[in-house]
Amino acid sequence: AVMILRSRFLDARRKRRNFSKQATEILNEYFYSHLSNPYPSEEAKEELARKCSITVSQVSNWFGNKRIRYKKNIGKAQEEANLYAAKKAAAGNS
Amino acid sequence: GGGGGGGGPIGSNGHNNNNQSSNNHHVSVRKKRKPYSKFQTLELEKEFLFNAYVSKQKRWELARNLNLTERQVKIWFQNRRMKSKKTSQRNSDRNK
DNA sequence: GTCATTTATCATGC
DNA sequence: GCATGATAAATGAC
Repeated sequence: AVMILRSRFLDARRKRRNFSKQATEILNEYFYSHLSNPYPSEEAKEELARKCSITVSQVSNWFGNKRIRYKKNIGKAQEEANLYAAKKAAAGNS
Repeated sequence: GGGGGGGGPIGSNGHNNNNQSSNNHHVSVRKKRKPYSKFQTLELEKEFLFNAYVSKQKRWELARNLNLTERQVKIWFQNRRMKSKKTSQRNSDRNK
């Protein structure tokens, strides 16, 4: 009985919390560095999860949302977010 | 092992050469996901308590009683089993 | 059948 | 008021 009630309330685990700015930075760097194939392997997901201090499922959710929302924004301010690519280019140069 | 995606994967930066607009054969008339009603979900959940796997006969009855296709019922149970697995994994990880 | 995924919708954060 | 993370339908690979 308690379990049922609890499960219905735990379904409100949609109570989300934003990721840290650092975590978002790491995820975005990976995403824009692999725009031609933004599908991290299971291994890559685990490493990202570890670096960002989040779960693998959360990494999968983030990439799922990122991919479709990026696709919906092509031609808009999303191009501006390609500064991550420029940032990476600047990092590998001196 | 799992497979690829369902619709249009992101390949090279947003350039899709789909013959879709110029080809009217049977282009994928994919989806528009619509949430099920409370009643539909409740009945499906009720059946899931008895069986995580539904027989063909039961699937036909559910589809008929809930105004869903048999395919929708089949998919619902598949997704529900995945959800169940994910939930149990969470409870398993909760010991630290 | 499983399972990563796409897509729309939900619920919250700010 | 949208941005964002998580979930609910729907597809496809294997």
